[in-house]
Order: sequence, then structure tokens, then C-alpha cells
Amino acid sequence: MAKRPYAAVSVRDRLAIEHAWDLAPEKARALQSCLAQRVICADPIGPVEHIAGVDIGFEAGGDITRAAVVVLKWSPEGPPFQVVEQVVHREPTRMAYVPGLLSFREVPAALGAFAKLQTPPQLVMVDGQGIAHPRRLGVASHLGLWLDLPTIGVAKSRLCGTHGNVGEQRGDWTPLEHQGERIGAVLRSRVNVKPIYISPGHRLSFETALDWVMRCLHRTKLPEPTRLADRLASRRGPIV
DNA sequence: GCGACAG
DNA sequence: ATCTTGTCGC
Repeated sequence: MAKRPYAAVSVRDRLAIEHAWDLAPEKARALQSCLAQRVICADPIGPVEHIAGVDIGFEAGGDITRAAVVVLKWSPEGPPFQVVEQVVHREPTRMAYVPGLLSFREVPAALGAFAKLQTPPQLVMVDGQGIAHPRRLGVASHLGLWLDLPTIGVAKSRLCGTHGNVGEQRGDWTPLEHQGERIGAVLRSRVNVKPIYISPGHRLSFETALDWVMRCLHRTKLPEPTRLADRLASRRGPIV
């Protein structure tokens, strides 16, 4: 049988999906609740050879959405990792930012970038929340569902939920909860720096999500995958 | 009704 | 997210 080029979502699925992007806020929220039921928050995730980092930036005063994906080769020795591929995909911005509906603004462009990727990753880290979302469908979860890959949400600030104080040592963390449910962890990724919010996006557990983020931490606040994707999305690097 | 609110 | 200069620190 013919080998399908690497594109996590088939063309036909893309069409069906794209129809579901431009929705009125109420419809979008209803769809999130529906999709959240399909999110799997458990292991195993299988052997990891390549890890992708995803982030979105904007150009032309916000009219153009710029999706960046960086693929790193995982090494047991830890970071810094080798960059094996980087892709940037641009397309017209779909809609304005609405708290809680970020995925409808960013996932379409992210899928466009993944469609151009040659190296299939086994794990994806996304800049934003996973299930640490009012309806349990942050951008990392939404993207994970369509890519059908394990994803982790790595956010720089809180969207919802409450938590106690986080220890001061690198690696200290405390649970993030919302409406009586555990939705993620608040992690001190670096001393003297605001903690980051980690949550499973899809197809892995809380523990595994936290493990991989800690394994990818180098000397900065953000784990390597999202740190590099961040730079690429705002065109400050890698590109070399 | 009054805040809070990923990127 | 983006618009923006210098500045404090490793």
C-alpha cells in the first residue's frame, strides 16, 4: 500500500475540521465540551525519538498568523537537544483572541505547519494549556486530538484553577485544581522565576507530562521544545 | 453585577 | 500575542 506522506490529518479530515473552525463563540464552546470527552489523559506514550515544540506568532499587526514547529532529537543525556527540523507556516488570521477559545485561533495554522513536517514526532509540547481549561480543552488538547499524538500544555500563565504556593527550588511543583478536579501542575522550572503551568494535552498522564517537561528543561524557564518554537514563531531564531 | 481571562 | 529602550544580572 502507498505510504502516506507525513501529515497527521488526512486531506478529507482537514476539510471536515476546517468547517468547524469558524464558529460563533457559543458553538465553539459547545464543540469544546464535546471534544473534551475524546481526550485521553493516560499513558503509555511509547518510545520517544523526536519531540516537537509548537508556538504561534503574528505578523502584519495581527493579520497574519505564523505557526512554528521545531523538532528535536531526544537524547537520554538530556538537553541541549539537536534541532533536526523546523517549519514555519503562515496564513490569514481567522479570528480575534477570546479567552478560552484560543485553539480556534491557533490550531488551524499549527496543523498547516505539521502538514509540511517531514519528521514525525512521538511527543509534542505546545505553548498554552492542555486540559487546564474551563472545559478541559486547551490548545494542546485540541491539537493533540487532531494530530492523534501525545501532547503537553506548557503555559507561561494561568487560565483557570487554583493552587497553593510553589516551592522555591527548581523542580518544585504543586497541583493545579479546578472545580474539584486535578487539571495540571504549577512548576518552578527555574529559581527566582515565575512558575509555569503544565497539563496533559492528550494521550499521556499528569506524571508523564511533568516528567518530560523536566527532562527537557535546560537553563531557561521554558523546556527546549517550546522555547525554540517560541523563538522561531517570533522570528528570533533558530534558522541555522 | 463585578472581576478574571492561555496567546 | 504585539507595540517598544534601556537596564540589571549571570
